[in-house]
Amino acid sequence: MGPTIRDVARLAGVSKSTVSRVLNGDPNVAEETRNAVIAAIKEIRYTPNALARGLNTRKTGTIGLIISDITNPFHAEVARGVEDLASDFDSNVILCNTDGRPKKEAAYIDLLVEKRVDGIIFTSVKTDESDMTNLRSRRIPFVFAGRTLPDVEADSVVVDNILGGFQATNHLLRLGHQRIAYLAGPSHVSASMDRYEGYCQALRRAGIEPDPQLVIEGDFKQEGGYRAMSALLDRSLGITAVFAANDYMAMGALEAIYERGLRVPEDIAVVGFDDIPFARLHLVQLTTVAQPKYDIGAIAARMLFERIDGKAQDEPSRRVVLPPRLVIRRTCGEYLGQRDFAEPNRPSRAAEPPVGTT
Amino acid sequence: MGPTIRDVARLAGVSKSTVSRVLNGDPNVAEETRNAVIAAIKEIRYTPNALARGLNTRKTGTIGLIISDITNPFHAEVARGVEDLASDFDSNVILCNTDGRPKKEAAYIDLLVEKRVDGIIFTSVKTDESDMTNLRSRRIPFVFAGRTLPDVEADSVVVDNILGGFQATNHLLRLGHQRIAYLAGPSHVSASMDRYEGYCQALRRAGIEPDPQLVIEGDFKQEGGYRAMSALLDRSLGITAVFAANDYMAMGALEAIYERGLRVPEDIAVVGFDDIPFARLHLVQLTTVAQPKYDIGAIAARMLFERIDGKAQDEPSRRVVLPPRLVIRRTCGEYLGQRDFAEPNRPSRAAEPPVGTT
DNA sequence: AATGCGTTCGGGACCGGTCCCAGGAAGGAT
DNA sequence: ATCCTTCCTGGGACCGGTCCCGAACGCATT
Repeated sequence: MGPTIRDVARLAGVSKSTVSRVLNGDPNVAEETRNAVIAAIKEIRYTPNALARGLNTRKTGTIGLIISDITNPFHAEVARGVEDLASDFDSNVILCNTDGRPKKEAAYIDLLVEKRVDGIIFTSVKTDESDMTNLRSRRIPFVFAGRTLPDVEADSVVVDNILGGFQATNHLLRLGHQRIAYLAGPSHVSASMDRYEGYCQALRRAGIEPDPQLVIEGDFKQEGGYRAMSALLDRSLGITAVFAANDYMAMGALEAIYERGLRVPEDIAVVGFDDIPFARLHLVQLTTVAQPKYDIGAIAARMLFERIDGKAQDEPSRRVVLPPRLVIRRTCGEYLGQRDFAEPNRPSRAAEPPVGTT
Repeated sequence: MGPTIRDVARLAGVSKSTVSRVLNGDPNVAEETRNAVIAAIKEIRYTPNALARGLNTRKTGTIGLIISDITNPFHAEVARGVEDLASDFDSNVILCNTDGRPKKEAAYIDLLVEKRVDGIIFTSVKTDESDMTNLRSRRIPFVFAGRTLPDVEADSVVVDNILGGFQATNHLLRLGHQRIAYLAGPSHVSASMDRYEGYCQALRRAGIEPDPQLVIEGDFKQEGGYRAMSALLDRSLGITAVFAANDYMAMGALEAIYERGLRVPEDIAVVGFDDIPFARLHLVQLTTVAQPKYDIGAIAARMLFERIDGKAQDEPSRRVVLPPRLVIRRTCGEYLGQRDFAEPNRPSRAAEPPVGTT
């Protein structure tokens, strides 16, 4: 179909080896021949075939991104970080929406292996170690971004969810709240459990024993937050504040609160987690714990490329823990006192300094 | 590295041709040999190499998606539609964020050509025909989703922006508004101009001559909407309603309005365009013109695959125009009267019926 | 003059598949 | 018995590159 390297060679009066050399910037090519080749390339509008090249270099310049749903602003931001960094490394990213379905995820992994991607970034992880054996045996590197699988040995970059939960809860405590509810995510998601852990630590540090009645499970969605908050409100437990496991649930909670004619933050204070764009809205102004979403993606991609380029070939897996950041807006009332973001008690972990981004 | 088709052949005691046959579901293979081959494939965990296959079938099972920014919820939704449909066609999509930069876009096009993608979907289009010649000469099909280039002959799927602008403005008129401002997008974007056209038609139909003073250009972003609305308010032009070219600008407008202590919709009514997720929020409840975002992506992908599969090989380019839908929420006040969504006057276009989706 | 080294280049095997072509076996028709 | 089909299978060219190997040449060294 299109012109091949042979056509260029013929036109330039050289062998295809030589064309290949100038294509790959080999210095051992006479200036004159190089120019002839370049001229020929331009003349017939030659574009190298990445398939053929990838076939024997075993590098495709493509990575896979497995994500639950790109429509989710949190994931979109992570994806953006991944894509930007891939672009810096002259790579492309193949987008895979799994909706959290293990079957779809497994199918995508197979496809990506067929395409011989250089590596994979997992954002949504419902699969277990067994699905990774294929990647392992083919030495296709992969890293987890945002979430981790406890029993899978692999690079990962996550936010410090325990610390985040601690910050959110501590903020509420400082404002004088005592009865603080926790709107949890699904219990099998480590992020939600870690945030809960931070919540408990903050409470205990303030001399308050966590009350199981004040914890209710949701699904990380607005609807779930709405239902959970409504249920909590119905029981009249004397709640004055609520910490939602993510912003979507906080949104649902707000809705439930307003629906009952209660005011935020006067009657009930609300703090979320993630800092998705809507939280910033003038009309919402949600106080929340921000995750460095873009950086999560960018750092994950950077780690992946370090594996791909062989720099970190056989090093043990690394775990980058990024700090969350409490963003104080309106839903908790103004807090102007001294900030206290002391680290919660927990086993010290050797967190490498975050890899720089961009 | 990994096992190849030859390894399978050796183990199964057949030739690689035969293995290839069972791989591709050729019926002319004896049941017995087929089983032997399948067993061998399983035993050595063989995964076909899509690069090698693509090299001579000239099909990669990959399409490119060129988008300005996946972080934008409108684009994310379109992307989701594209990806879902690609998945149905056993294809992958390569995500390309261009931020609207022509250079980045051109670079991505080159990359996608090198990777020999089966086709490309353009969402953001800043480039002109010249950039498409490469695609044309290589017969790589492409379709535009959401936006079009007037002078480029290609398949496209867009929403009827004129009608949408008409609906939004007409809604405001029916509610009794006379001084209606238009917060435009960048003037080189056809979508914004078309919405303006619909705005003018609705006004004229109501016997009102559009007042240039009431039109102000923004950038499709919240910040731009805020500034534009502020400027408008400062001039005290007697505005009672505003139609923003998209929801982001409407958000900015709301902010400007609230900041001045004005009420929505009592003092000023607001209607947007797009219906991005935030518009639905209880706290916002933006009346807006909804675009079938997902369908735009899905239909575009379907059209692309029709070209790829050769079904629509050499047919003239098609243009699918999808209807917008006015979603009445709170920012204009309740409108309970009879709906009148008459088509505005404009050159009749032979709009094919939308291709069905999923 | 013989040797050695560096630069420049061409030849051709190879990456891992697809697919065309030919050939053998089996079975039916003549 | 011969011929023709049909079904199944193997051989090998080919897709479009990369990269190893070795040849040719110029020039300095001994």
